[in-house]
Amino acid sequence: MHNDRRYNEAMTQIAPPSDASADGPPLSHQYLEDERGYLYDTGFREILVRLAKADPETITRTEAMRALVMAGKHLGQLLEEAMGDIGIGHGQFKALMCIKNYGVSGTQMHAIAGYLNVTPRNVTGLVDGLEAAGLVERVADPADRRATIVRMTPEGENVAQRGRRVTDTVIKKVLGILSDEEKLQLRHLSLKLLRAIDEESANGRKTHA
Amino acid sequence: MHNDRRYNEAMTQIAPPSDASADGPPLSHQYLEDERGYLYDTGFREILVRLAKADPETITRTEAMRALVMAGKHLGQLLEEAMGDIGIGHGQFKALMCIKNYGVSGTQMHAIAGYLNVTPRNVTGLVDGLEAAGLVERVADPADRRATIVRMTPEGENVAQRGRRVTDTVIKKVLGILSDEEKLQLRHLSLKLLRAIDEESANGRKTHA
DNA sequence: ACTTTTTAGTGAATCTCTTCACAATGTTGC
DNA sequence: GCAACATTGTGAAGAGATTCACTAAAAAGT
Repeated sequence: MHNDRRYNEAMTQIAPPSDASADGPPLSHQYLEDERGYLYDTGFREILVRLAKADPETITRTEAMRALVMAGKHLGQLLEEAMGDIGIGHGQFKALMCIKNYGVSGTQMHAIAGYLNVTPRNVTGLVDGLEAAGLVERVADPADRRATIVRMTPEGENVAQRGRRVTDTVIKKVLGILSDEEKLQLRHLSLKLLRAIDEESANGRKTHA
Repeated sequence: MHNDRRYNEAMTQIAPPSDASADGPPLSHQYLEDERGYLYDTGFREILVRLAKADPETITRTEAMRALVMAGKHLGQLLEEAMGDIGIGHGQFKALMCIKNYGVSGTQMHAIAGYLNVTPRNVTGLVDGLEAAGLVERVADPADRRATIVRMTPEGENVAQRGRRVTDTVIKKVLGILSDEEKLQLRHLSLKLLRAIDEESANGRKTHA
């Protein structure tokens, strides 16, 4: 099969059978193109093929998964790092943008948790930080005495805008290497997956309980 | 279908009412298709368009970024959760597979850190856990008295195999909704981005120091 | 050979986010 | 009206990863 060819190409390129017979070669993350021009990670394929003895289909989906998770992680780190100048974390920035959406009337904490897909407890911490920095304020909800309304302050507006600028700079620099069509594809595929993950996750929780 | 109206509005008229402090609608994560059939997130676009008053290009790249990061995060959580049955974390599993690659002679800790793209300190913790569970063992490196060699135990082999099975089950279920071509595209785009991120990250660190 | 610099691993502290437990309040069903 | 249940927010504890500081040892420079 042609898949074997791709595999063998990879193997011959990265695995000079120099040292240690049963032991694998040092792992690295070199990105090569397969015969169709798609990038793949040599080190990860090494593991999949030689250790896991994965079949081509498993290889493809595992590599796709791995690439996605890695890219997401690194991009997240980059964004976090970029927020360093502003003085709040990326999570707090996202919360801030979410709160900003609700304008002067603010919103309840759990709405933020729902939108950000984080636990309510996390929002407590996020808002703690934002409030301490004077970017948002907590007010009692007159309609529900359990609830707390969170609302932006003018200083919060200010920081939100600065946050947008720095994140946009980073995103522009990184995502700029993709064509418009590629960006749309990436968004599409990621969301398609996200939808499937959420369903799978919900099912798993349902069968578990 | 005709929820495209909202999208078109967004793209053509960038700033509808000029005050961002007006209250927005509740945010949710509904996934609709644009006129080209690409999924997008209604709640996130709402924020981009109404609050950030982003232009179409900014919208596209920010949405792509956001979708990627979210998908990566959720997929990571799913994998983490799946490892629950095995008794080790997903990070530990990855370390285990990495260690497995080096066979009977094992490898130094920092090699694991390099491959996993985590800090050396993190590997210490990972290996602590794996060692406590009897899946790997630390031995002194005869060639370098600073270094520690980590090597799999038979029990580690066992757990690694079980780990592969459960992760593969999850990945298969989730990634299975994508066609083969889509998986390759996703891998390609993610890796392309990853490469750019690493460069960007390296540059930032260089100019910072 | 001796000083300087780099590298390997880890303790301590920190950060983000999670789960669990809980009190206060709202909602539902009888 | 009231008991049972669900929801809102938070304290406490913890998992995973990070940075910083430090020791021991190797490499490099002189």
